[in-house]
Amino acid sequence: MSKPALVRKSRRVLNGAGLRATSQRTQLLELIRQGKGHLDADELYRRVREKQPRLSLSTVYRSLQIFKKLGLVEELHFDENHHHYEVKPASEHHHLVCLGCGRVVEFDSPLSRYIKRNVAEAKDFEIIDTELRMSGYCPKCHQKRK
Amino acid sequence: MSKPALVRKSRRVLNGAGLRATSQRTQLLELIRQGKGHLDADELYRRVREKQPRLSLSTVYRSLQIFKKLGLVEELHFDENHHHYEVKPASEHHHLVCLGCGRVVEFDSPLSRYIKRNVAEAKDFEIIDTELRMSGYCPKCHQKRK
DNA sequence: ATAATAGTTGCAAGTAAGATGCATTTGCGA
DNA sequence: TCGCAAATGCATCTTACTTGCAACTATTAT
Repeated sequence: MSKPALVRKSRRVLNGAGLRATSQRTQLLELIRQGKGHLDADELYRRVREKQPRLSLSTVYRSLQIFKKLGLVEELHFDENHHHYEVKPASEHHHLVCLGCGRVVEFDSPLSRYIKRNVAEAKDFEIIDTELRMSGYCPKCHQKRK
Repeated sequence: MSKPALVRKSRRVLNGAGLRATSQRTQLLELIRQGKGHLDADELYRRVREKQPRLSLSTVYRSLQIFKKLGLVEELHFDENHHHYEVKPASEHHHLVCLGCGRVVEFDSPLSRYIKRNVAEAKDFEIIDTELRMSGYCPKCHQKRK
């Protein structure tokens, strides 16, 4: 999605929910979209502040909660004690994290959709969200460990 | 695994790593094993304290780190900002969490092993750990939401 | 069995991520 | 362009977890 299209879309979604499309929210959303690296709250804070120095961290946290609730972004739980965010991807995908260098690789597997269907049926759950994370060592870090 | 076997095993693993099998560690491990409910640090603290009132929270956290590092327990990241723990299961399994009542159901799917193999091969990673979590609404909470 | 020693504990204090109350500001519908 | 509810920034608080250190204790060597 192009930048203005994304902005229009977020405005529409926010207004539709009785919320305002403020410059803070728009910039945050825009940054999460571009930010290939699965950003965390603090990173977002520092980056948006370059353009908007009065931004507060509370606004970042509050906005992320809202985005999450509206389904605009996804909250990722890597093996750390804070969260990372990405825009809700059109196609479901998962994450492979290197325990050595922290690099995150995205991957997709059609099998995950089968699992979802099977589990939903077997347990009679309405499944809203799936998070599949694998961790290990990338080729480079794998070498170093020897 | 029976209780004394578990105790023996943990003693062996701990001593093998040059660590001590203290009463605190033994009790914590025992509790994690029995605790069907995927306990968090605070819950463990409160429960072990019933038998050992001088136990401190730091010991709980320190022990959990150690257990995790030694591969005795698994750290689970549900959609919350603290962690849950379970003894490392012989058979790999995953978690289905109800967003309504918080109930956690375990499930297994042989497909997850295929995914692991595929991803390891495709990305040339050495995969150490897999965490698959789905969330949604259990039959009961599904009803209530209508 | 006992002592030496090195790992471990409890306590107190510290840190980091995130939440909240409130006065001020601002987007947006009328 | 006006009015007001929603949102922001700031300060403060809470929660989850970590760390330094003196006292304690499980292990090992004797």
